[in-house]
Amino acid sequence: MKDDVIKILGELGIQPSAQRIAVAEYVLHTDEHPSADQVFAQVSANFPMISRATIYNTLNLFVEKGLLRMLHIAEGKVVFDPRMSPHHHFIDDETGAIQDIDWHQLQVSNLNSLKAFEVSDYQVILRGKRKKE
Amino acid sequence: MKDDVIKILGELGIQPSAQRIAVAEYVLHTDEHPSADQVFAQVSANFPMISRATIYNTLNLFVEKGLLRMLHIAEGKVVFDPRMSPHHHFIDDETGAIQDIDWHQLQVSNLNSLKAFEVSDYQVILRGKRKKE
DNA sequence: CCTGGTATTAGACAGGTTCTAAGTCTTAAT
DNA sequence: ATTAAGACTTAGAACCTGTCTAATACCAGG
Repeated sequence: MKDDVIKILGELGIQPSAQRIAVAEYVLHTDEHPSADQVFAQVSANFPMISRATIYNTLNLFVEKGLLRMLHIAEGKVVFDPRMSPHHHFIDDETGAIQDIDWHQLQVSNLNSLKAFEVSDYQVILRGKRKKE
Repeated sequence: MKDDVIKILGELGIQPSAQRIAVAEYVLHTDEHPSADQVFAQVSANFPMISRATIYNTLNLFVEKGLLRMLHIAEGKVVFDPRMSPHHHFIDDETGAIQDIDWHQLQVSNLNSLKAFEVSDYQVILRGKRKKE
C-alpha cells in the first residue's frame, strides 16, 4: 500500500519524500473530509517530527497536482448576503467574486431520492469564469 | 433611505442604534457579498470610531433576526477530499459532518441558460440533518 | 433626574493559514 | 565516495478571522 502511494505520487510528478508519503497514505485512504489539522494529528501519530508547515505545503501541493480537491464549505470565513430568498451562487475563480444566480434559473431534480437526510436547505455552487462580453 | 433602514430594523425588533444603522445602510444596499472585514472597512469610512466587535455583533444579530444570510463559501477554513470525480455534498448542521452524494443521484438542469459564465465546475450543497434510522 | 439594562469599545485571546530564515536531505556530476 | 545545487522540511513568527471580557457609554421607563 505504501508502494501504491509512491506510484501515484510518481505519476503526478511529485517527489515522494517520507513526509509526503505519510500524508498521502492517510489522506487517500480516509472516508472523512479532513481539515489540515486533522491530517496533522493523524500523520503525527506515525511521524512525530513532522511540522505543520509541511502538512500545509504538502496538501497544497497535492491540490495543485490534482490529487486532492479543496472544499470551501466548512465553518470558517464567512460572507454575508442581504438577499434572503433562496438562490444559487457563481464564484469567479479568478477574482473570488460571488454572483447570485436566480433560484428559478436552475432546477435540481431527484432530491427526494435522499432518503437518509432531512434537507432543510440547498443550493448549487458554480465555479468558473465570467465570459468577456 | 436612512429612514427606510430604521423602519426595517424596527419591524424586526432591532434597536436602531447609530452603529447598527450604519452597518445596515451599507450591507442592505450592496451588490457585493461582503466579509465582516469589508463591512468594517466601508462603515469605518463614515463612522470612524466603530469597533470591530460591534461589526461582528451587529452582523450576527442581523443574521439571527433574518435580515442577512451567512454564506460559508469563501476562502478560509478548508477541508480536503480525495475523491476527485465530481459529486455533491451534504452537510449535517448539527455535527458539521460532510457526506458525499453520488453525482448521478441528483441532476441539475438548465445550466446552459447561464450565458454569461463559463462554468468549469459545479455541485449541489445540501444542509440539514441526517434522519435517525 | 436616576436607574437598570442594553450597546459599544479596546484589547486580549484562539484557531487556521501563510511566511521566513535556517537547516537537512537528494540527486547527479564528478 | 565527494560535493554542489536545488528541493524539502522545520520551528516559530506573523497575519487574519472571529470570539470573549471587562469597562464604559448610552438610552428608555419610572
